[in-house]
Amino acid sequence: MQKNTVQCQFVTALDSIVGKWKPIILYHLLQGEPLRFNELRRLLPDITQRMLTLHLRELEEEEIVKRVIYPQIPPKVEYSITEYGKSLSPILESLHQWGKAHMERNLLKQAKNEQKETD
Amino acid sequence: MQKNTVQCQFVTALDSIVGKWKPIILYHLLQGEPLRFNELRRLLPDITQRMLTLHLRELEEEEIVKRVIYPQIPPKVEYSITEYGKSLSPILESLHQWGKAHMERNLLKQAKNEQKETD
DNA sequence: CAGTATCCGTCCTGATACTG
DNA sequence: CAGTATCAGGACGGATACTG
Repeated sequence: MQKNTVQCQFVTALDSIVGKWKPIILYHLLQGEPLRFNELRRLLPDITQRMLTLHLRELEEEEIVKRVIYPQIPPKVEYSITEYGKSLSPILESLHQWGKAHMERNLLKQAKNEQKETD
Repeated sequence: MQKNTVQCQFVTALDSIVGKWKPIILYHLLQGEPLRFNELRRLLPDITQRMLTLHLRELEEEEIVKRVIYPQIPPKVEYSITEYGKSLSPILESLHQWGKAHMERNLLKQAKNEQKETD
């Protein structure tokens, strides 16, 4: 196998997952319930409307999330994870677990350093 | 658990993995053999010296990669994965697998589209 | 409610040149 | 061999204002 191919596989996968907000968007959608635009916004308090829109469009493009528009006034749009998107679940789960452990590790290290300083 | 905490866990994990080249660097180092700077460069034909250095430094900072300097002329530096870094292996492996499948999927879709155009 | 449009800053990356 | 220094370009994210 070529190195470039290997690289592409990673890049391809990462492109689908990264972006400052994608993992958390996916995390919430992977809970199972479809979510409306503003529900997602509430779940991600710091995201801007623009970023939420952009990331959702990208995820939709890749068929990882499904966008359903209910033609009514006021408008209602629901986002949900696709079957295909669910295949990302193990990765997100690994990331989540690893990130958790990594954070705790870092906190411990920090604590040690601060202790040293007071010694 | 707070949403921010969840987000941080993802961000923390992603920070360690992303960067255009980190996954492939880690992929090669996870093969087990320590690699010298220029060996890595050969394995990643398109990376610039600068980027390789920067990413290696970040990985070293996070104790994912170990850097060993042999004080000799000409200089020799070897990079290897740490025990801690090995804990990233499942994530990288999932990413790799998923990316592979995702690429094949995309290629299939493209093929279909091109067929449509010639119809 | 669920978006667009516009503008702007910064961070990341790359190219190139130089060095112990 | 294994880097560092410097500069430049572009993608990315964010703030704000507007809309069907």
